Amino acid sequence: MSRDGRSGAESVDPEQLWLRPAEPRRGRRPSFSREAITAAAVALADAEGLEAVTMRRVAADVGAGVMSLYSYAPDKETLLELMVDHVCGELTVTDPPSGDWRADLRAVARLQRAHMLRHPWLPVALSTRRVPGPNTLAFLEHVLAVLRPTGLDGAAKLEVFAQITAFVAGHVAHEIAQGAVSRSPDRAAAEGRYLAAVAADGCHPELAEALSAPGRPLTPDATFTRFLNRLIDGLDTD
Amino acid sequence: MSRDGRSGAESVDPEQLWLRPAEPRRGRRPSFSREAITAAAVALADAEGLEAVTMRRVAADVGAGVMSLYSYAPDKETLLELMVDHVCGELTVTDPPSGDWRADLRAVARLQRAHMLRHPWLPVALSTRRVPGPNTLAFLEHVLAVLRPTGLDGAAKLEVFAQITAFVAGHVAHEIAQGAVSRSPDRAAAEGRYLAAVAADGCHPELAEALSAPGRPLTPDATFTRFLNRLIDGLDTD
DNA sequence: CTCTATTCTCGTACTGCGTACGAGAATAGA
DNA sequence: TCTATTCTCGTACGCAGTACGAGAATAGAG
Repeated sequence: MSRDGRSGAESVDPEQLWLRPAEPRRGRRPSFSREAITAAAVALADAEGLEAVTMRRVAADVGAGVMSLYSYAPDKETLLELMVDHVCGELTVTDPPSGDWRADLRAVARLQRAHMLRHPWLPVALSTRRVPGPNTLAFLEHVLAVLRPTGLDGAAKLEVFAQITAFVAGHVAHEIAQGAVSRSPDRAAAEGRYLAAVAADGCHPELAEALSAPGRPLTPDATFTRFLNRLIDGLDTD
Repeated sequence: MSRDGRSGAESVDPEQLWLRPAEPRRGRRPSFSREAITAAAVALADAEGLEAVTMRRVAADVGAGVMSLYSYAPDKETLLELMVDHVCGELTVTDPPSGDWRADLRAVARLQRAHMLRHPWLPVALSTRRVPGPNTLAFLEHVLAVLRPTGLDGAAKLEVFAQITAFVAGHVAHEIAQGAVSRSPDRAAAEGRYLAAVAADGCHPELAEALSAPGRPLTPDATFTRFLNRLIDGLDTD
């Protein structure tokens, strides 16, 4: 266990984790499964947020003792990894790329956005580096196929994938937080009063003006589309 | 305490937190200061990562009892909020906008990137919604001034600020994670072997090709600039 | 059928976290 | 000097992740 300290990205050995078809034909038969445990953890995160996902809660939901989970995942960090890849299984795309790679890429990003809105914990879970599991790789495979007509080299394509994903995650995280604030009237009111007070102090003329002339309210959807188009339209200007 | 559960964004009342010049002229004189405590927490996060920032460690570093911290911040979440705004004090920009808002915006983003690389915990800390403190607001004020020539309305300018910040955070988070992996030879090797194994299974032709024809290696710096330009160059195409 | 090696289950227990509580110390005005 | 106020911090509680190891279940060997 090499605690380097500086970053929390103590990720898991991918070979140990993903390249195990399992073959132990001796000893006690497993009572649970990695699948079931992961699914329970995902359901919990969907329903009550990531911080509700504790080993005790997951074990209880699945009907196991706490320590039994450790037969299926070496630690909680790994369970998170499994959760991320598990939900990536929903990202299956059946139709092949159309040839219009811009349109395809837009569709990919929209798919990712819907996906992350359905699993609001995903942007947070993705904010630390993950090793791609099989489902993630299947999706990546599709995105690479979409990018084929661009003629970009391998590293560049991977980079585009990472950037698009990061962009969508960032946007959705913001979108969720914004929604959570405006859904709580007292919090929204408090924030409004605070910003109004700051704007009234005379030291923030630009902010004061921005708040007094807000313009038409922006829907998250429109904003997402707009920024996404900017990003994608610029993609072949190298 | 309204635990809504679904999101971890239980933020703090901004009026209570930021609009307090402090005036208690009675009672025991404080032995420490919010400043000092926040600075200690920041130093700790810089040196050993965010997960090293515990109330006990911060208290020890500052020479206080653990519970004394709670006279300066109501809880740890708030301390994080203070840390974020504290480091935003480094973002002071003295020169006024040049008038070339694209160039100014690029400079802003580069400043943010350097800032986040100096405080690698910042992207993570920013991934949950924060109420802007005074230093953050001062920087926002500058960015709004930069955006004045665009003629965008208030909401749109704020949106641009949020997007640029999210973009930089996403990029830097990726950059840091990537760097951490490649700085550890065994981990990089394990990941390489894993991906090679996946590429060799025949089910991932695109990935196989991308890995076999990587092209010239991309420096984070160049990639950042490229994507940033794409984002900014698209900004007036509404 | 029994023995043994193997694998999984899970109660107990340890460490470390955030923080509620409240007794005591320091200070300012009456 | 007294009292109200404010800050300090030792103790303690509940919950987190998980190390340990005893016991239960299973598969092949004899």
